[in-house]
Amino acid sequence: MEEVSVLLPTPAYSRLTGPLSYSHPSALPPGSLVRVPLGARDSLGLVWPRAAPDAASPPPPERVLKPIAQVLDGIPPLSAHWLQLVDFAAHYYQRSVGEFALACLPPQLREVSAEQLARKIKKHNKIKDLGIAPPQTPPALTAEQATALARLATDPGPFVLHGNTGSGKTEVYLRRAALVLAQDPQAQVLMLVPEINLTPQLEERVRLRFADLGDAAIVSMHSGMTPAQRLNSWLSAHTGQARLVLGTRMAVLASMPHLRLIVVDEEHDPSYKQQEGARYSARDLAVYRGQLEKAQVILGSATPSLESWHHSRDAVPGEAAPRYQRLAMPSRVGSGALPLLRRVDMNNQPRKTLISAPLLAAMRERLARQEQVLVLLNRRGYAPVLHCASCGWKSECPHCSAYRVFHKADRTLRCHHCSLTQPVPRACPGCGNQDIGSFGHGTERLEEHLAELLVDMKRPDGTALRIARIDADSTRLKGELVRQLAEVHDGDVDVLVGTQMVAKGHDFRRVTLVAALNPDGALFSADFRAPERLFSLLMQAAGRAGRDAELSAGSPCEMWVQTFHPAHPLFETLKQHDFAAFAEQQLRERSQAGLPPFTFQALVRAEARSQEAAQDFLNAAREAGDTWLGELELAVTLYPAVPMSMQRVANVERAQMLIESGSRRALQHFLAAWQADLQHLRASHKAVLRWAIDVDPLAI
DNA sequence: GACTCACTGGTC
DNA sequence: ACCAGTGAGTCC
Repeated sequence: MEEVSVLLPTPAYSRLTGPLSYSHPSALPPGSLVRVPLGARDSLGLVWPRAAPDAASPPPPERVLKPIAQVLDGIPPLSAHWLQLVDFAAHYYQRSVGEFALACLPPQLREVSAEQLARKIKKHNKIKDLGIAPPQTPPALTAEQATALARLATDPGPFVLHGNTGSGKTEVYLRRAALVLAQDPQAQVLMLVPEINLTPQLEERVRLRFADLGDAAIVSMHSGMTPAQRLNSWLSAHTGQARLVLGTRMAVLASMPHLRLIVVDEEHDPSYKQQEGARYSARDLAVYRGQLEKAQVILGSATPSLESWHHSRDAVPGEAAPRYQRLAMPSRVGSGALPLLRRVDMNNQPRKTLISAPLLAAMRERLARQEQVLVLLNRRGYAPVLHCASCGWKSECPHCSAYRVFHKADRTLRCHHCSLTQPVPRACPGCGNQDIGSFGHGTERLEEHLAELLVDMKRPDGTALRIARIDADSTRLKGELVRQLAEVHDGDVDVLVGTQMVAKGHDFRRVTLVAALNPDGALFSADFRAPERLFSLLMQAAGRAGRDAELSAGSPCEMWVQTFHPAHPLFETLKQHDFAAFAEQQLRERSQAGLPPFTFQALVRAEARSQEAAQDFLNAAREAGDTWLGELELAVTLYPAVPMSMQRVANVERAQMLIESGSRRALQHFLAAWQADLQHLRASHKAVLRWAIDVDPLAI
């Protein structure tokens, strides 16, 4: 009988952090999938390399080992590279390896027995390609695309592909993928997009281009798929049948034994950072994985993250060489010009103006020419708060430190944090006053307001203008987003109102004017990343316009911004479409303030019934941590616990503590040592409901 | 985390 | 007598 180490989905705080030992008649290769008894039930497990005998691990327990119940031998073992990826990610993001590794496998694998799985695999292998179609002929390359591709062919990377919206980044990805796939008949390519919504259009484009590879060679991976679809995609990727894997952040952890190219499109997008459980960054893991598996990595964006931008800066003699190589594609494909930025100084507009007169006039002009207009407002619902003028009552959420939003469509008050939904009260709950007013504007109200402002305008067929709204509410039902986007594409919509969800990725060829109504919040935000996000959002939004060269030939496309700070440097650089200047200015500020990417951060968050209990736990952890720091002599700073900006959600108080260091290595070293303290303290701070570490947090 | 077991308290 | 609910402890 051999002793086998098996990882199980046991979280770090369960006191079963490492692999457990089981017996089996023969040795099993690491990466094998097994089912093993754990307590009263069976669980999926992953065979892990045996720890070296001299390691300072606890001696094997004096007990009879339970046998491995089943070996899922229909599935080839996960590769050593994949195990190393998962091991690295678990340690880096301070989770147990077992929890992280098992979470990377398709959930359905946990439920099926070896026999059920064998049947599934048989069925899966039966999928044969239904005829080979000719691949689509690629369009001619621009000079910039050709230069970028030449660099990709000769240099190792990782690359930051800085390409303006409309510069043809996707074409570069496709060409590079085609070459990589052609050079090696086994090679696999991974392409990541930030949102589920963007996978169908990428998949369509990839299927057309690679039609000769057959249907089964291309699979998607994202959380919107059914468990059965996810298992099938995973098996295709794992067995090498899938040559191209497209997906959201989770796909970076797909098993791909012959991975040769990883593309991270819109690499700056915050969605690449997982926001619960193991808070990994798919972009950062892509870079690590590329290095590990000798796969080329391309990080593409019109507005790269300041981290990636900094890592791809020009080499300075005497300094360490930059980690990434930068490729620039500043021009748009075809004759479409970059949109002009128009600023409306809201200081000169009447108070509480939602749509200023100059913007309205410009919109009407466009609409009169049957061009489309896109209006962005980053607030769902009708009004963000209801309010009673006579007693001062406001629509606070009873469970959260937030106001409930008035949704007029179904006359509800909804909390966007805990989802509490109630009918709008007929009279003020405070004083019975019948006359409740509302503050502020959401997309619903904007839609209504625009309909009033444009009521006199007609379409060529004499019918009223069509105004559509796309936000999380209007697209809740499956397929709604696709349907609504199709309406816009077909020209059935004249004015499109939406939250930032419409600014991402979708091409609106006939949109010639984009307006951001109220972007000022991000200019002076406490979040040091807010300007970066705003610049990126406005740049992307502007990129929605003017893709159609014929339309914009008449008069140039415009991006309108209503602001109380028209002279703000962010808008100045945006006007010039000068991301580099914006980035340099931001990086200078970050460097002076000692912020990322010049320092490294982690957060510990704690949740408890009372704010005091949450903070007590964190401050006790801080004290314990400070002793460690003395012993380890690490340059790491622990800041006092503070309430989170959303302090209370669903009646749970939340607090957080910032940890900072100039050295990633020191931060990692400290966090690993500190974990045990946090686990111990948890036992004596019973009021704490949950705690978690977030490494490289995006929002502080 | 998922599970069991022991213990509580409320109810018919 | 019989359960739901809950907290503590275990899982190779």
